Amino acid sequence: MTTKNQVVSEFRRKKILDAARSVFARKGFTSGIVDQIAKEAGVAKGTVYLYFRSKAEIYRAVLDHDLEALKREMLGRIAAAEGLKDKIRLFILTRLENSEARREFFQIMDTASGKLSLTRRQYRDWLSEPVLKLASVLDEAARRGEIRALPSEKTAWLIADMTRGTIQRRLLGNRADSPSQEADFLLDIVWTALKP
Amino acid sequence: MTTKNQVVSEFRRKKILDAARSVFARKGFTSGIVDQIAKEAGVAKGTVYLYFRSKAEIYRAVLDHDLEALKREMLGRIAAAEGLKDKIRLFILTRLENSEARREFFQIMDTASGKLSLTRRQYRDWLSEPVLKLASVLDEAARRGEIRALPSEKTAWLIADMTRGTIQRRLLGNRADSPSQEADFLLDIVWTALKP
Amino acid sequence: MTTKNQVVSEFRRKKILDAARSVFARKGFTSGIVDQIAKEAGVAKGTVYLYFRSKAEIYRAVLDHDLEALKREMLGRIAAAEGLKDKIRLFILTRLENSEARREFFQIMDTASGKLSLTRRQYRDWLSEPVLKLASVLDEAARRGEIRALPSEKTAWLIADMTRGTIQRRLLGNRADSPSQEADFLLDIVWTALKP
Amino acid sequence: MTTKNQVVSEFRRKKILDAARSVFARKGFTSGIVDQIAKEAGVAKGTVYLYFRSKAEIYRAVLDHDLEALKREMLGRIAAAEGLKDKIRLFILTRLENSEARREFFQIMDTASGKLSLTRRQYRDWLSEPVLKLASVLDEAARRGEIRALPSEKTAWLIADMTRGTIQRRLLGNRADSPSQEADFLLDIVWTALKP
DNA sequence: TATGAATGAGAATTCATTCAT
DNA sequence: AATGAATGAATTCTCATTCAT
Repeated sequence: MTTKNQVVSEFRRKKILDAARSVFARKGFTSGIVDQIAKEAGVAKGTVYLYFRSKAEIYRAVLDHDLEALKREMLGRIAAAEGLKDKIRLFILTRLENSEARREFFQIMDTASGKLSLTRRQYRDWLSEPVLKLASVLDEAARRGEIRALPSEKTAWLIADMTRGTIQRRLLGNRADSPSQEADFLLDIVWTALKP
Repeated sequence: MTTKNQVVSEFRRKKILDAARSVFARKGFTSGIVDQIAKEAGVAKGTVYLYFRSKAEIYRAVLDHDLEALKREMLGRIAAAEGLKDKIRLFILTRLENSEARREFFQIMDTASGKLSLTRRQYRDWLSEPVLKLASVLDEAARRGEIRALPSEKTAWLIADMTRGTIQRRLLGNRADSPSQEADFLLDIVWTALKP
Repeated sequence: MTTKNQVVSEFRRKKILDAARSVFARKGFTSGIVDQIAKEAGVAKGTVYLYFRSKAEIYRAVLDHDLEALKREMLGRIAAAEGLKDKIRLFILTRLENSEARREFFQIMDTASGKLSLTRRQYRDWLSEPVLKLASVLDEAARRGEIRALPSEKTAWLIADMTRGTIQRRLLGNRADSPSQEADFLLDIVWTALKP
Repeated sequence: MTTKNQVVSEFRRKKILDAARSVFARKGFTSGIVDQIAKEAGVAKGTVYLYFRSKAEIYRAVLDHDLEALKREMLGRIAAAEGLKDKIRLFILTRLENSEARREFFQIMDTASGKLSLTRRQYRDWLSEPVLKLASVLDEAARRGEIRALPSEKTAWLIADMTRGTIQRRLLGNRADSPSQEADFLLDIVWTALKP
């Protein structure tokens, strides 16, 4: 019973989050939105407040959930990859592919609100785990002489920056190449820059 | 007389814009802002509407003005610089320095609302002129064999991306190095990646 | 349940309309009125906007409702009356009595704003059905030789004009006679004018 | 000198009143109008306040001026006319003709504001002098046995009511007949009603 | 006297959140 | 738990009036 209720509850929570992601992607964190989220989730407005304390909490929950998923995936794929070059490639490619599959979420990232100025920082914070992981990979490689010595954290962030810029250009319509081609191009640049 | 009035008028307009930039940077585009702008500009609310038709128009005016100024400066410094390497360096450095001096403006760019979602695109549009200029410089250099052949526009955007990321990290507090040092680091990466 | 809610809803709507009628009558369409309506209806300002989309819509709803009611009553009583003389008398008397019972509504008619200048025309439009009905009654009577031949529509409007003028004078305080006496006086004038 | 100034002053005052009449006729006493009046009068907004203490005062001045003129004309023509029938005819005709020539003014009367609820009453007050004059004419005629005995004031008001209604219908577009024809029709009705 | 820029008290409307059912 | 009607603080914008020049 409790279990069944929990299932229903979890199901409804997910429905609200999905609706919220879609609405936030379209409208940003602006006003007149809770109504919309409720409608798209197929529940009453009051119900939304049974699952989340406030609009801001919904917003955070969307980001948390999606960033968490993205992070997990990136870390997993980097760990699985063999060799530095491939790890970098997957760091880049995972986000690029993700941005295709979850365009809505990336659009949210791109219209981050001022009221919740956590966001940009939050984003960095969440991203920082994979980036730091990448940095440590770079460090090791440098120690092995596989690449030249560079401030690894800075370098890792720059790779993240280029990836993000590329994603944004793609969201704005610039989608001539496939994610994989884009990743290869980025990798070429990065790899050349890192070579000893 | 007319001249004097014009001076006063221009002065007040600037005051409002300055206040607006500051307030937008702090609060984003949402919430009770017009009141605040008026107060910080030291004029009555009605006066604001004497100079701008709406809140959105103020916002646009701030962006237009600042982006225009930045663009002009970048183009000027790139043109003045001698040699490819220096041109790239100034492309990067101009933005970095600007982001220090006009931190508020860059914070606006970073808190752009969804309602005026022109912003992100607008931003790209404005930036695209300097970026394309940089791309053409790269093209020429490649033709001269000074650097290797690469899709110049993409490459130029990547340089812009890294610059932006660096700026954002600095805005979030990461300011261990000076703008000039940051620029040198970026230039090192870029230059290594471009060498024939 | 639904039924009960509907009842409550209808009740509240009526309360708002009643308050609105009263406020409009006192203040016209201009100035801080929504606040007032909400207060007098005993609901919050937001609630008013739950039932009506805008101030203008409230205004229209009041007029529509009251004009419709008045029209229905006039047509009913005219139809029920036996003989031309009595029909005319009731055409006049219904409005006179109504203007006593619903003084507020008639005051609205009298303070109609320029912004909603539909009003005067609207008023005519609504009134025109009973007037035209009266005109057709006059036509028949003329055909039967009961009264002399006259442009019936014009004549009917004149009867309406005198009634309106009388009502207005009464609203301004001239209430020496009873509605019934006023109607009799008007009827005397009209009837004398119509006799063959 | 003083004289010249007075002339200029009077001239400007008239210009403002003319502009005001035109604007009020179009928009009623609603808001956003002082600017308009100033512009149409060809003076600065501040100047308007040199000649009139407030918007309401302008409004009253327009009405006063025009009603005064109308009254004078009516009284003059009634006095000049020979015989009761002609006096009544001119009472009616003067207003009808006036409403053609000064349509703007009559349109103002028709969009009377609620804020200045003086208006309707004011209108009655001003009109009352000619109406009372007409009433006294009716009284004399009744004493002479020329018409039957009736409450003369009431009767005179009814004549005014019918005239007003006719004017309004004409303002709303119903202008099949000439003012003179309309007056004749009204006179026919009235005269028949009054005959001994 | 004339100007028109400046003022600021309102006005209508929206929407996140609460709460009775 | 779920609903959705009710709330009212907050927000943008208007415009009659004032005042320095």
